[in-house]
Amino acid sequence: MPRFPRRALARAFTRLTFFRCFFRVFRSFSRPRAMVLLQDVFDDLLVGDCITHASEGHKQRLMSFSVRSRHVKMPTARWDLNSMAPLQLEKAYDPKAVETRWSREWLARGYFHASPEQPGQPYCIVIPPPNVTGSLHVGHALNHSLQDILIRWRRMQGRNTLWLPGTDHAGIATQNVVEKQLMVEGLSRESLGRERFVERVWQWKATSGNTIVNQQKQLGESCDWDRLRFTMDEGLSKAVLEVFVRLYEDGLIYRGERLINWCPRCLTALSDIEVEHEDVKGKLYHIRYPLADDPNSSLIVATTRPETMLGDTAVAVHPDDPRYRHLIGKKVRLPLTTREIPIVGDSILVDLEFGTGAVKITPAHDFNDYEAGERHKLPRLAVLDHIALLDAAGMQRAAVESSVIEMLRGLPVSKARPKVETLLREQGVLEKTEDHKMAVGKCYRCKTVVEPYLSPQWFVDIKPLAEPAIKAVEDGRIRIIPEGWVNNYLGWMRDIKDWCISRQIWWGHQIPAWYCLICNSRQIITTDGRTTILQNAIPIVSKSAPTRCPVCHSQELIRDPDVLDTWFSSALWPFSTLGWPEQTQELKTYYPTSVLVTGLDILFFWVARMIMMGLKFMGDVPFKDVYIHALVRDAEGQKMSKSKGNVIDPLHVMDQFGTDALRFTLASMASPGRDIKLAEERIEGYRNFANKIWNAARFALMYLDGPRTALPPMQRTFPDRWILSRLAHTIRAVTVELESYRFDRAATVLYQFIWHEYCDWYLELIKPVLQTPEHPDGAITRHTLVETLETTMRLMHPFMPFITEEIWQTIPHQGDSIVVQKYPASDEGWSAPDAEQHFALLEQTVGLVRTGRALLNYPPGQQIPFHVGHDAPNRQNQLHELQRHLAHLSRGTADVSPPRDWPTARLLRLVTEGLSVGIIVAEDVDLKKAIDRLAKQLTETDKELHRISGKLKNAEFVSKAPPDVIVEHQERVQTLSRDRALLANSEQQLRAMLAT
RNA sequence: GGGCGGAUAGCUCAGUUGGAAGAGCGCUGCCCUUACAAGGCAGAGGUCACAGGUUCAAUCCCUGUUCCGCCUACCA
Repeated sequence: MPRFPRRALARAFTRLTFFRCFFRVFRSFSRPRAMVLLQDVFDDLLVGDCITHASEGHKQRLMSFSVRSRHVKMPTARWDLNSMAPLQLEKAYDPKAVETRWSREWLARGYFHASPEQPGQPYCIVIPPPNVTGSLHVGHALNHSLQDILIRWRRMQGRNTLWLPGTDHAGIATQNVVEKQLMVEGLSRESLGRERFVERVWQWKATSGNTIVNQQKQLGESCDWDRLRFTMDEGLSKAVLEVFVRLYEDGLIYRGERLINWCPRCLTALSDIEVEHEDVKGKLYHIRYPLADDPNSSLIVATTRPETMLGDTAVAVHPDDPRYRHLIGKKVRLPLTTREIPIVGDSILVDLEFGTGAVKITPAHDFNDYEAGERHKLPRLAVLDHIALLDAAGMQRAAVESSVIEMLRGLPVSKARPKVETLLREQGVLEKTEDHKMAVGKCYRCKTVVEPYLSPQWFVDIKPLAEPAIKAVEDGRIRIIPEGWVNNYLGWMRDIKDWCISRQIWWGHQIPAWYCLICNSRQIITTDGRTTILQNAIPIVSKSAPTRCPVCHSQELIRDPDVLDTWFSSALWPFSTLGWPEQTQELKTYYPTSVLVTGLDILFFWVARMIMMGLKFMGDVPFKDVYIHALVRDAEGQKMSKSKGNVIDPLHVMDQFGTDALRFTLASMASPGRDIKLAEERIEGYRNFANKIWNAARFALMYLDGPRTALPPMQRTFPDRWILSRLAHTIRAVTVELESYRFDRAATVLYQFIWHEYCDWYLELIKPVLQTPEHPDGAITRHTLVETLETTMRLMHPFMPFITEEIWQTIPHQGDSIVVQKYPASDEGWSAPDAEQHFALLEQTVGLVRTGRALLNYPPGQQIPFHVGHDAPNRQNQLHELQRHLAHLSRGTADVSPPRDWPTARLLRLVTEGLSVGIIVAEDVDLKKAIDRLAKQLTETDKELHRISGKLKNAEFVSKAPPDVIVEHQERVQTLSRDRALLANSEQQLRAMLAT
């Protein structure tokens, strides 16, 4: 390409771009500033091609500007025409600066600090404590946003509000994290020793523990941070001791050897609900057990875990099974061992229909077998050790053949199973294998396969605690919202099993039990450095360490090494955080708390246990409402997980779109009983909403100069009366929805009001008044503008705290901060049904004119003359009253007159529900669109007429339907028929025009 | 195996004491309109999963079916 044309082209393009750019900037600046810039610009242009002054980056920006500004979303920037660099954003809301400033300011002013002395009915929420070393994920963001909405709302309503924050110590999870760190350093918790290890965890807590708290503050959470609690704080630990000792003294805590869920990686017991079940493909092995007294006969058992057969201590058949009934009491020879085991009859364990009808019993490795073993007084032989490896000593005790022991010792289950399969096949006792679907339990923390493991543990006898907790929900002292979960809760509670509360880890509340080494010499065994305290050891349970044994007075005591399940301390959260066991003022004021907001996943882990403990130790429910919200999933409905890489980081989102946008998104999607599929586009949409609010406020500020006069609503202008009426309606709706925890509906109502009533219509309606200096209605309108905007900001504040504070501060207001203002209450004096009726007509008319304008391809800016008229005389009068607004909003000149008086030539008539609009058709207009539209409406009208008149012709309908429904149908037929006639007429005229 | 929930516009979801189907996003057309292009205006788009039943009338109530989630459970 020759050199010259290329440069000339570039120059021309640059100038074009430049002027566009300039035009925008000019508009956004004040006049004097713009004039200076104007001068600079022309200077630049005179000197030469402006692009020669720009860097490469600026050039690109300039080039893209002209293209993108039309089609592509981009931030609206102000441009400094001297440097060609973008200036600060101002036309658009910039959340970052605002959020940082206000979250700091609110804390500094102590607005969130609660005190029992404060007036007002108490309203208290305790936060579900997140893991102290964790970080904020989007589930927290949802959970906390909803709580903050409730708290800010109630605070503004004048309640004595306490939102109590805190974290829990997350025993297993936190210990795992620190152990991993140690591993990197080549250390282990054993090499460090208990004391130094625990110290290490505290250090880790000190460095990482503030992360989540700071993130919460960033979300704008209005917690009373002065009352931040941690489950291992001194006070809370005291509560744990108190509860443990009292439950023990009441006989509700016991120690015993049971089969428990054991994580062979975490090396600790887990409670039933800490085990996640997962379906896996497995095999069902059919194994032949020969009868001891008749080796030619045999019994075939089916199992999914053949390696555990080494620990079998019986075979069960159904006592009613004719196939095997006669064998009960006889013995079988257990393959691969030298043992013989009995055949027992058990109707609970055995299902006649399943497998072979004969079941092997391995009491040390299966929960059902354990119970069957109890029933038949069978020995328990464990063949797996604590890390789930085949245990040589155990196998010896189980009389496994020594060659087999040698082959299997020290192998994990996964490797031992095929070996056992081979051995059984070699011996000819493996009858067959078949594919089988089964569920395996996995550790909820590390996903390792959990083994049923026989060991001495501490348990809570849960039934006596569960009963009152069931009753509290049944009789409504606790409401669960949505109600659908009530049955879930009750079902689980009625079938609850004793709670294993001991964990074989070091991080947590160590169990306050000691053992006398003298009295328990036979019960305390140390092998390979592992001390085992057998189930018959007698504990001394005490809040403080005993100095000597109360029986033998020995001073040789050791403390139980186990710690308590983290949920044991979390269960006390609603009262331990308020000072219990001390009878503090806080406890008296704020207990029971008002509501607990949580996800379904911890209904049993936590909520149920809080209810039980609250009732037991406080004699009252811990909260009146339990609001259960949805789980947050990704846009495809997948559960978010780090491994899938589909995690939405709330902090990233907040950074990108603003905290208010995220909060509003989550609130608007919190529909009951449905999971939230979160997509970034939604958040972006609400970012736009925030910007809309911002600009509405900018608009108001532009026109607030001048006097403002307060008048009673009745004496204000039509737009004012209408918006006040709508605002009153919105206030009522938001309040009602919040009272029933319908955050989604409250959010929708607010969105609808602010965008589609306040911005789309009200601000447009009052523009002529505001933009006319010395307008007679100016002072009243300005007053209403401020009044409604200020009220709306308060109404909105719990949902979008930052932007509402920022705006509220800039508009006329009274008070220091919106945080502590009164929440709007619905004012009946604001309701104006007549104004709303007028508005409906206005909206319908303007809509019709705009449709006509679009049909005739008149550009939005072009002023057009049009006629409006209505069948009903009172409506016709209303149109007269609205004439000014009609003209303004339709951008034209409005002639209000009966349609029969309108010109018949060159007029597009649109009709709906008795309302007619006529628009002058210019000479060169393409009428096709308009005709199509009329034809379509005619078809639809005919269809509807046919349908309704059909109903009216139906004798049964007329005789049985309520009279008002019939009248309504008749009226509709009349209106539609009239519309139809006018439409047909209009279409004809247009077609005639087309023909000429 | 048991229980619960869901199926409504291209997508995400509201809604209905049973009596003319709604929003947001996306899409199409016009428009840089003195708050906002992160915008305005106007549109297109739905057999309310399927099959029966109750009713003058069903997207809504009842029954069954299919599909999808979740919870729960010891079928070895």
